[in-house]
Amino acid sequence: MKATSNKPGCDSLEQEVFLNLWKTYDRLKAIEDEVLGKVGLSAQQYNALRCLRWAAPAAIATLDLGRQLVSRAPDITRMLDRLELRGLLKRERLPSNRRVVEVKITPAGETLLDDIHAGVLECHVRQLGHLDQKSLKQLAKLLKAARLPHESSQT
Amino acid sequence: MKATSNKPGCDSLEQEVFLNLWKTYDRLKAIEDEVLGKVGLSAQQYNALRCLRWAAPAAIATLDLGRQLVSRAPDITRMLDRLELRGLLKRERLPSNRRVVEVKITPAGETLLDDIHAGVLECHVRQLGHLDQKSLKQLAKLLKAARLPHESSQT
DNA sequence: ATATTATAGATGTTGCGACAAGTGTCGTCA
DNA sequence: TGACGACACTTGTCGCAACATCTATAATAT
Repeated sequence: MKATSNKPGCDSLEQEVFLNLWKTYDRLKAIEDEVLGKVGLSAQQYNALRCLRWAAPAAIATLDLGRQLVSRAPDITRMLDRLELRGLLKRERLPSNRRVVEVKITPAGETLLDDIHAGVLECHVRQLGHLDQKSLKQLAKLLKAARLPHESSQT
Repeated sequence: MKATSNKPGCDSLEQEVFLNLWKTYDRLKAIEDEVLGKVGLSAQQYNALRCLRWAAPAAIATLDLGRQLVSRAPDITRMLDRLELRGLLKRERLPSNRRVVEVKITPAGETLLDDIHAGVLECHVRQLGHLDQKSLKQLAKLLKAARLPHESSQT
């Protein structure tokens, strides 16, 4: 219950940092959404396709993929449904263990990623290109430190 | 197109920072959602109620409130509908300009904020309390710098 | 004075995300 | 070998958010 000069409307330094985190994420996300929106992908969907591409030519079990995503995905089944419907990935039940469904990116999915790759890179520069390398590295470091106690498997 | 030792799966330092921002926001948001979920509020709704409370006893026009929120709110009408339905705020059309609807928090809304105030503060400490003051301040500074070019009115 | 444009917000529709409950499959142990 | 629990999704349902469109009101131009 310290009352040390916080920003107006903020009750603590921690709260101020969280609100800044939220706001900055929101603004930067809007820029990425604009780019991905052109091809009808959400950030989460793009993220999933990227995970699949890294893994290719191997396939990934559905729940493993969910664990690799940046954001938690309790409804990953339906997200994969939509991507499969568009032919960007394919799913197959493992014969050896029919409970598991393995997911793999298709050539069409890879093509889509190729198509927007340059745009996404350019978008990240628009988002954060105004910060120098040192600031970027420090920001990444602090962000990792901030979430460190809150994840089971540290990145 | 620099190829300077980026994290595996990242194409640029800027991308790595953005993914860290996303992931950290996601983890920390989950903690806040848990607290606010107990009283059936979303972070955005809580944020709106707080804005209204700062402004009280004055009322705020709907769109002005939208501009004050941390996250953009294109569908603010319906968010206010839900809060009004719960009796947490009230709306009134200005007689002087019948286009404008002014929003004000109700005593019930203030009571609800009071009820969860301690829990929210404690939640922010759980989120970020493991960082020292210096790190917190630097993180806030870097986050502000990151979004600076992306907002019309700087905070 | 009337027509035009801008403003403020309400509404229709759509689709995604979250939680809960259900289904099929596998391992295990009596 | 047959019952039970664990696992890996899948499906039902609901609420919220985003986009476009529509209505009412006000300001401005003609």
